[in-house]
Amino acid sequence: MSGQEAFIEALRNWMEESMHRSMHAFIRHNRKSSLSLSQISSLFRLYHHGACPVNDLADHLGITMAAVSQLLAPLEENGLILRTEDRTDRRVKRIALTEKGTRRVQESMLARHAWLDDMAALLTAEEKDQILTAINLMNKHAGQLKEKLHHNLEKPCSDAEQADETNIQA
Amino acid sequence: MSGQEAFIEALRNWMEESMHRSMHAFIRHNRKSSLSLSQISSLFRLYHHGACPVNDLADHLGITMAAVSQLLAPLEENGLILRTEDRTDRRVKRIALTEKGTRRVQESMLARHAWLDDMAALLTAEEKDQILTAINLMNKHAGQLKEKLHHNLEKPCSDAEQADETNIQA
DNA sequence: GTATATATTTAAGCCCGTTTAACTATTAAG
DNA sequence: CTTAATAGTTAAACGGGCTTAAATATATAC
Repeated sequence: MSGQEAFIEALRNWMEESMHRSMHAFIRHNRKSSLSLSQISSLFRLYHHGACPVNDLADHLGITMAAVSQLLAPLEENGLILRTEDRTDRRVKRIALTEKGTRRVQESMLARHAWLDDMAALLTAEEKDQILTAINLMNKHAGQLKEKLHHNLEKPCSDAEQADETNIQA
Repeated sequence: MSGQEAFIEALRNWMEESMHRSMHAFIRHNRKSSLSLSQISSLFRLYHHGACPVNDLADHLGITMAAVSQLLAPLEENGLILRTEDRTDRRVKRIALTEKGTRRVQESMLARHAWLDDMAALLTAEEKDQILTAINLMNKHAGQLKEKLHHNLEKPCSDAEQADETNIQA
């Protein structure tokens, strides 16, 4: 196995392990929160990408605008989001997280990643330093990736297309 | 901010960023696969923890055994899982992934982590080395964490409890 | 043996997220 | 001004995932 493959494999293993841990907390957390998966996803989308029109959320989730409009209603009632008019085009409504909504997202993130604290407790200071620099490197490059994808907007949701053949009735 | 906090914060940032990317691919992948979230979760559970009775899956997902029994039916029809009798206790059925089911899980993992390849392409060989050792460290300690949790089975699903107050009607 | 408990399945019914279709409001095009 | 297109909301209907309840089969206790 080349160094290339060893690297990407170790990275994948780590991602899968951490995804699995976080997803377990995530799913059980969801079940108690009375928020649907699409509602949670919308909140996270708004958190990571900032305010956007209903249109964008629908595209992102792969559902109709009507569905998004409906799932936003209870979020607005509970003060998690705000629907404000766009001044340049009064047809569109900018959906934005409120402070309360932001807090809710952050709480959810903490719950999902609680196990990281347990792992951190197992590490020596030296190991933490080593990991910290590596993490900072990855964070930096992940940020570059974001900008890059922002440039070529021509291929939205390419990740969805390549998964077509995984349909069960095949 | 102490080194401790800087470390755990960088780790959290990285986890959140990567979770967000992977989840997007995951949700859209799901929507096309005609598999429910619980079905996907069951397949992943079987992949990570090996064959287990219906009982375990129900506990893990937080739903009834009846629900699990029903969601397993189409998975069995499509040859993704196998229901075999436990020889020591013939009441229980051991649910196991088939080879096809294993492949399906691995494909799903690849789709979720496709963006890692894009990031890896941005890294120099030196950076990869540095990250690789850090990742290996974390993989090692995450494994220790798994054994540790296996020892004190007395607190199953503690991650679910601590998220109670995030209920929306509060 | 009888009786109770456990593991699973089946069927009926409910709830909720989504789609479709109809409607309003605003912008762009002719 | 009229027409067509876009952004969003609302209401009705559909479908699927889950629960409850009942049934089967096996194991344990007395």
